Amino acid sequence: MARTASLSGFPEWLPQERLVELHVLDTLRRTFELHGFASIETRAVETVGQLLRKGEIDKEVYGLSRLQDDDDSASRDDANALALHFDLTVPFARYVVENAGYLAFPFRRYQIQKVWRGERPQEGRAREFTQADIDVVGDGDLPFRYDVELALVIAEALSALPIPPFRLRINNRKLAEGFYRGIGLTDTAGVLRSIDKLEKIGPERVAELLQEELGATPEQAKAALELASIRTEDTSFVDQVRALGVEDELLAEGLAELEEVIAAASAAAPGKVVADLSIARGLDYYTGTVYETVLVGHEQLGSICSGGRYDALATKGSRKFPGVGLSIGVTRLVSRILSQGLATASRSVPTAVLVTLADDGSWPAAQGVAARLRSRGIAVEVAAKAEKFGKQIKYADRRGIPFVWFTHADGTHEVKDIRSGEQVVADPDTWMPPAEDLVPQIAAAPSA
RNA sequence: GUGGGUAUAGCUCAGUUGGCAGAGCGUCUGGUUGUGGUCCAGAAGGUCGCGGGUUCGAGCCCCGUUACUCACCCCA
Repeated sequence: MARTASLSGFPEWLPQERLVELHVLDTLRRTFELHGFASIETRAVETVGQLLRKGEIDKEVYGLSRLQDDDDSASRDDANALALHFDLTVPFARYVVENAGYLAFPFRRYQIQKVWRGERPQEGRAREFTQADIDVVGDGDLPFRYDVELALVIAEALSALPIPPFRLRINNRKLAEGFYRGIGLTDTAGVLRSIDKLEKIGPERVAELLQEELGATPEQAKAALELASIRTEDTSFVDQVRALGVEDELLAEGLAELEEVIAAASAAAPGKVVADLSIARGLDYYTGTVYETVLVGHEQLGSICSGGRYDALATKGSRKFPGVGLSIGVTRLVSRILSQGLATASRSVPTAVLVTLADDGSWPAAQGVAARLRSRGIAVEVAAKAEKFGKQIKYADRRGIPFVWFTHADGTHEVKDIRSGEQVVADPDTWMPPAEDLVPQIAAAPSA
């Protein structure tokens, strides 16, 4: 017996909810295109070898197999086995290498697609979800300025959405790695993983973790925490880091990079960007700038947009394609918008006008009226049966259709706004609904 | 993958010591002989997640199982 109930981690929206999601997708697409990003779509599957190339064996990747295959257990070891992509950055890197001869560099693209992760679902965490990525990839080198530009594009895109204020937190891998190396902590990934828990479990527990799991001395733990506690909206973090007295070449390089990003970004998007030296980022292909974004007041939800600089993800022989990009968690955002009622659609259907039937014989004439309205861009449906007008109006009311159209025996027309009850004479060739009723509107709730 | 909680109508949930399966909302019909929402009356809707056990008798107790959910892990 096939399962009919919803599957955990594979969200499906109702029409009214889908309209909110579509609004988010449309807004992102428009913003990305305004900044000259081209759209591409990559296939849903990659080879296992491609996906796990960076050694992320423990990633929860969904494999793909035919039910009829008899050798079903081959996938784990077979690098040519197929699997659903885990994010959009790795497939994009593969796409760039494969099509390098046809692309003009620096290549800027956006990509809005589903991705799959076999994790245990929770609020804001799905197994199938939509990401909206923008990336710029260069041939050989990529000017550092793009690290700034992408942060600004993302800030603009997020600002256009019906969501609470956000904070784009920026850090730099070189800075962190150099610092930890400078104080004698070599397991950078391990340190970052512990530091990443700072907000959740507090500095004392993190200090314990650093000492217990990574063998750090109390002094090293203290220094690591001091770095992680630095958080400024301007470039004053530079002096704070220097005051910690750690000398390292990589640290100096990362510090200079982050200073440049923050200086430019805080000038262009004041209050939305912050240097936050506790930001870690899990994915290990990032090599420089890293970004993470939280909704103010919804920090529990986790990051809703993150990314970074990756200098070595895509290579073709001796040719390198360094990139920088960010990914918006569309599904995570939409699920929060819906569960908190942050925005709602004004109706559940596109229909603006329902043309009623006075009798069943008038259906063809009603279709004619509908066609005249549609020719001017008005979404119209025609009643299927000549039920009592009360029922036909109720049909519109249940769906939020704002207008009901009547054609009288003498050939004249009237249109009724069912919210006000106001009914006026109308001409199918000239009448227009108010602009706000033409298509469903997404209204943001007043921020609490 | 690890640990906790939950599972009864479309939805939210009651269900007493183990004794006839319930409410509100929603849906449908009528009151209303062609203009909805309020109101009134009525109706439909159930394998009590699934399998087993105890018992004269199980929604309730016991065992197992699955799903959902929360936290961990990880991350958008």
